[in-house]
Amino acid sequence: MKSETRDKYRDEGSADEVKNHVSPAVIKRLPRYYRYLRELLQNDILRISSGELSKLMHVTASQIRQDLNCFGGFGQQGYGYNVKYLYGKIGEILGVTQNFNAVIIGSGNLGSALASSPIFERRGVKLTALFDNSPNVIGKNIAGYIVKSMDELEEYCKTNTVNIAVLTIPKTVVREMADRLADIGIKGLWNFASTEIDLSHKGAVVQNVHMGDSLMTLCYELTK
Amino acid sequence: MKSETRDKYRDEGSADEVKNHVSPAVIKRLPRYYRYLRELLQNDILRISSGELSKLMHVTASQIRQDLNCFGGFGQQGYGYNVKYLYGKIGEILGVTQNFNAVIIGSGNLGSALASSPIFERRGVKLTALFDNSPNVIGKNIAGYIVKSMDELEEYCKTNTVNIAVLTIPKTVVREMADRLADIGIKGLWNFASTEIDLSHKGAVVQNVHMGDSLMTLCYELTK
DNA sequence: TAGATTGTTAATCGATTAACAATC
DNA sequence: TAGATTGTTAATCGATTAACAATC
Repeated sequence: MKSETRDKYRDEGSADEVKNHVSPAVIKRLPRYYRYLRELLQNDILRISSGELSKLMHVTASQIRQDLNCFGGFGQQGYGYNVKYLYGKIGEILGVTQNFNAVIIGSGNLGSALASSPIFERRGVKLTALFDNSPNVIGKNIAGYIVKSMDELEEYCKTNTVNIAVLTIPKTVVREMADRLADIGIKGLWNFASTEIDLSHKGAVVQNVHMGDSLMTLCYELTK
Repeated sequence: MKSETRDKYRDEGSADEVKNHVSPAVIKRLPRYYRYLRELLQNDILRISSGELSKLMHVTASQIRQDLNCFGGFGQQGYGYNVKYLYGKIGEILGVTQNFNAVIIGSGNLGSALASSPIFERRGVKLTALFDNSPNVIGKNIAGYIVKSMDELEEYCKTNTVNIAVLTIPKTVVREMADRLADIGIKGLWNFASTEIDLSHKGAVVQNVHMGDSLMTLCYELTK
């Protein structure tokens, strides 16, 4: 019964209560909310209603309220949502406050681009090292990091906490490297090669980026 | 009635008949099929059943058959699917045979990475030019292309067909550039800046890549 | 208090899966 | 012909939207 449940929440300060299981569809949308909320903050907008946000993001207000409620009552009737608070909460849910450490495996153009960008910092991830196996690249300074040899990988990971490995290496070597990294004990892989990796049997999670799929979708839309 | 419909298809050689409207969920999966089929071809596997493919891709056989049937009968009862034929057909649907031309706007690390990769060629897209507005970069040779000045953009697009512009420029200037490109008449934008672009009012389609969202999803999964 | 807007239920819509007849 | 596997329907499941009572 509804009121029963609400009362239970209220009893203990509410707002932090989270549904046992949040659907993947909702999770997938959280980073987008996070982006829009940051933009609002940057424009000094401190308060927003689901209706206003829905116009901005081109989704229904109903969906926004439904989504945010999976994690407890972030809003306030008659007022809307506090942007700063909501931004912080979504960040928490997404792990921004976890202070994860990342290393880049493969310091070519793509690896360099990522190392030079604010993409990690903005999400609470700390980039700590770059690796490569080409003698032309090892020792080079990229975005303030001295590129290490892949031979140092195991030792580095033993003496430093590494939560995430970013794979910007050719697809021909990506599976082998993924296994090596999982064996070292790295639990998160961010893979930019077009070959899909699955390491669930080794207890690691992987995000495959697949830029090519995005290009093909664009071509499909152009064809129509 | 079912048999009526089939008979109509059969009358005219079948296989090319396409449902009036194919759901976005199906379209989104096509590039993934395309990748797996290419891999199969490279391993000289010329024939596959929905059951075998389902094991490979970790989806249900039912979904595969359902998806492929949106575009007509690609398979054969008792046999399965001809990999080469299917690969070609999906490529057609996705516009690989359209010979689209692309230019890269912003020749930094990310632009260079894309220019050096087989990502365009593999999908039937021809990269024809790179642009930048930094004097340090203009005139440089990147992956065989001499980087042009952004000042030449309008003239270049007048004398050359450009279907797709790849935006690898900072987010601060991406909206302005997107408008400029749409005004030139470019109909497809592939945007790597974390700012979303919408150009539907100017009749252009956009794919926003959002690598950061992928990183956040990874962090979320690591948190659990 | 009156107005606004959330939280939450119920209804709708769409997507996935199961099952099997058609057919190669 | 017998076996295999698709094409396709119907059933299930999940996600989105609409509506409104609760409440700030």
